[in-house]
Amino acid sequence: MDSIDRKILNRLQQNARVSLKALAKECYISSPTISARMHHMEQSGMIKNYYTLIDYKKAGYPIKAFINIKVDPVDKGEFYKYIEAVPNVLECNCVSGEFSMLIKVIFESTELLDTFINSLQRFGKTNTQIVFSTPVDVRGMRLNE
Amino acid sequence: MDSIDRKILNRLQQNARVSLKALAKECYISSPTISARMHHMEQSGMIKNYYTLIDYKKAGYPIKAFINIKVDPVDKGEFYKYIEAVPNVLECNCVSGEFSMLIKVIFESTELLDTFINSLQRFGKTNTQIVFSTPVDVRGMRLNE
DNA sequence: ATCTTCCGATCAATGGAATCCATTTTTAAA
DNA sequence: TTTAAAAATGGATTCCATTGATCGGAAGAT
Repeated sequence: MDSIDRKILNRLQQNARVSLKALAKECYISSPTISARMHHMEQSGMIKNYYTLIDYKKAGYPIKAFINIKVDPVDKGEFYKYIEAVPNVLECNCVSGEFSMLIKVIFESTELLDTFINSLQRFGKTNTQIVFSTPVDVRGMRLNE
Repeated sequence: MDSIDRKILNRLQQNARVSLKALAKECYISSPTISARMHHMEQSGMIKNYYTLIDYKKAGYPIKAFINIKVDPVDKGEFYKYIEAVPNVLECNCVSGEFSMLIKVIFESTELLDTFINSLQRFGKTNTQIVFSTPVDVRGMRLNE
């Protein structure tokens, strides 16, 4: 992880489909070197994924919410297995505080969200925050080069 | 938005750097058509961004947290302007419930997180949830083709 | 200090992929 | 059914990524 790697990562966070040639020009090194460095970072796990952010509202999923849920530590294994298999779950974190889990979900309607929340009750008490707007949408963080 | 567009979006959500040729083969249409469809979806805003998910822990930002904050509606404009300019903010949503905002952040240390939370106090009361682990990391949702 | 080895970079060439454009097909509307 | 508009195709061209050979520099051993 040197300055050039950070520069590559910054560019890729802005646009994952940028060409090797463009990266090469911006970093003042050859494109085979860019390719090799990217492979290294993929192998090492520094680069987790190249992912496309789509407009879920336009795609028919206008309801976004964060669900807090208090899961008994004993049930965590089962809970993880369940939550991982639900396609509507965009992210799930184990967090500190009164509720142990924070889940980000999208749904076609509030009714379907409600149904999902009901199905979660078997794991523990929930508290749901519906998203009204997103002033800062999913983005990366610029690393110091 | 037809079946082919959804197929393209599903593939791009899995891997944003997939080639036009590979997409063409999987969708049984020519690569110029794939290119045209992608441009349409970029123009229409259906595709928001191609973005690279990196391992922030490995990159020196091991502290991830969700900050709830109760912002007075009057101060929202100012708050949005501020929060948008903080690089450590990976996402910010306006939500229902006792706290009006939910902010996802990463930091180098708990001390720096603390400093940031202190700087937020001028906007309102906060409640922070530190992330212990992430059973489901940022991902897309498969659309029905 | 010198030699050796290894890692990483570059260059040039080749193979492959993306774009462009003319043509054809399909779709939707009159 | 006819026509206009939109979208898909195929082939040609241009552009890009990958490969393999070579060079240079840094680290370690003698």
